Amino acid sequence: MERISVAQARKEESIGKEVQLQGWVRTRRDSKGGFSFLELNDGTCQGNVQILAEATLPNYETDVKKLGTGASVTVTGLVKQSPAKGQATEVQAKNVTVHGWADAETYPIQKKGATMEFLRTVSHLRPRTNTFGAVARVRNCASRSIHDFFQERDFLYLHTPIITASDCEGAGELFKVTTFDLDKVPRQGPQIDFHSDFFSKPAFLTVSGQLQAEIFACALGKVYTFGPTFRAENSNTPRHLAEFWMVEPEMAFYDLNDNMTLAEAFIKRIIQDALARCPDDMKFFQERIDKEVLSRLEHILKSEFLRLPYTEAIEVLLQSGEQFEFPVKWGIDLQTEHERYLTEKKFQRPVILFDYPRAIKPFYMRVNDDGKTVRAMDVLVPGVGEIIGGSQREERLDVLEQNMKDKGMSLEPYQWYLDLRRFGTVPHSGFGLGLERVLLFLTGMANIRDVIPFPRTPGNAEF
RNA sequence: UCCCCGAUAGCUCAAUGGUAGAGCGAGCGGCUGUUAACCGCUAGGUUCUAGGUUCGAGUCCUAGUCGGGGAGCCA
Repeated sequence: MERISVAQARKEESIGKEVQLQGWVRTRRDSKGGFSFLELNDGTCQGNVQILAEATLPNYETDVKKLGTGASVTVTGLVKQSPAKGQATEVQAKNVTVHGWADAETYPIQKKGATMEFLRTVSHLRPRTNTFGAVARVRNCASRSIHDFFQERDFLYLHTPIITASDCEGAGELFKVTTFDLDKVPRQGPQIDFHSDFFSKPAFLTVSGQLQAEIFACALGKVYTFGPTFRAENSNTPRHLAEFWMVEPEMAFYDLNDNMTLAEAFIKRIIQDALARCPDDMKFFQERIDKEVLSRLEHILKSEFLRLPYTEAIEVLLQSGEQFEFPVKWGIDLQTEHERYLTEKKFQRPVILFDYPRAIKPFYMRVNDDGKTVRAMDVLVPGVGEIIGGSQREERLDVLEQNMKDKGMSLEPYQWYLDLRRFGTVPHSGFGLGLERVLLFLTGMANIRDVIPFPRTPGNAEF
């Protein structure tokens, strides 16, 4: 007796095999002809396998006829060609063993559709739905693509720390990490006495592994990080999480153009793999979540990403004839409405904006010869907006130090970072990509809270 | 954090300031190689919380909580 998955049982090559299947019942349909149909799902694929359970089963009346949505079972039987439409195969049950019942009066996941908002309140049960099963599989697929893409290009997978002591990396508000009893925080005068805290200094959850990735890129060439990232911003939008997963490649001897080429190939690879490896899930998203998702992804695959300098983007916006809520002027940070116009209306394909004004970008970005702009890039995609932010890093010690001083930073905590420029400095580049942002455009899901198993947002850390 | 909208049965939603309803789901019965099955019946409610106005509040007012849309911050 072979134990197989629902995914295998649905394939025609399984016909004729005696098998064992284990999973959860999605629905039961009874026939007065003396049998019932069970739809069994085990999470291995979008589809269910239809189980034919006849009244001759010894526990037909006592068990089978009481099975409902959510019950867990082991079924043994013969895989046959299905005589009816809707599936290639079905399993004629020889034995049905019930492991756990799911009381239909109280089990929240019933056959009828529920809203995403409701399912979010039952995050421990929502993976049992079609939608969240598909999201979980596509998320897994994207994670695998990320590793495959970089590993095939000889990048080194680098584990950067979750806890960090540098408090001004310039990427948003940080969560504090402490072992202090918050009712009795030690003080020296008005100041908190961090010497007695666990790390002897203020510590935080990381907002980026970039600076540490630079250390390894400047020794081993090409590296990438892929891990959780934390932002304590009070952001209440469908595109922000307090805890999310970020991919950050960092490459020695890459200039900004190399960086852009890599970013474009990277995004296209993730899309290709999702379409190739999760065709049923992608079809489900197309039919039930977002009618445009497949055509949008195929369009991105076919398109060459437009590379547009910030200064030219400003010109395009000024000459667009559009009425923007926020007036356009060289030097401003582009607003969502401006980005949407460029990528969705004007060019209708992904746009890589680069060479941003120096004043609106962080200290570590490489200053251009004009002295006014830096080698920053943002990748904008239609529908989702910014999914990648990156730059060529400033490798010249004197320019970097001046940058930091101009931004009012203290150089002392960054001596290790400056050492990378003091000793054997190299031009290098990198970017950050938010996994959940990618999943938004990959699946067509509308809210980022529904593409991560357990979302953490302001006021919510349930489960 | 700011602006706008919402919260009523397990779920999705109705209900001029005057007796809280429907569809779906669930239970029971019927029918059928069924497949978002179909037909009939039944049960199901502290109308988000706390105050207030009123003879009377699901409905009006105030505050709060949670959710949605938009904006900012960004990935």
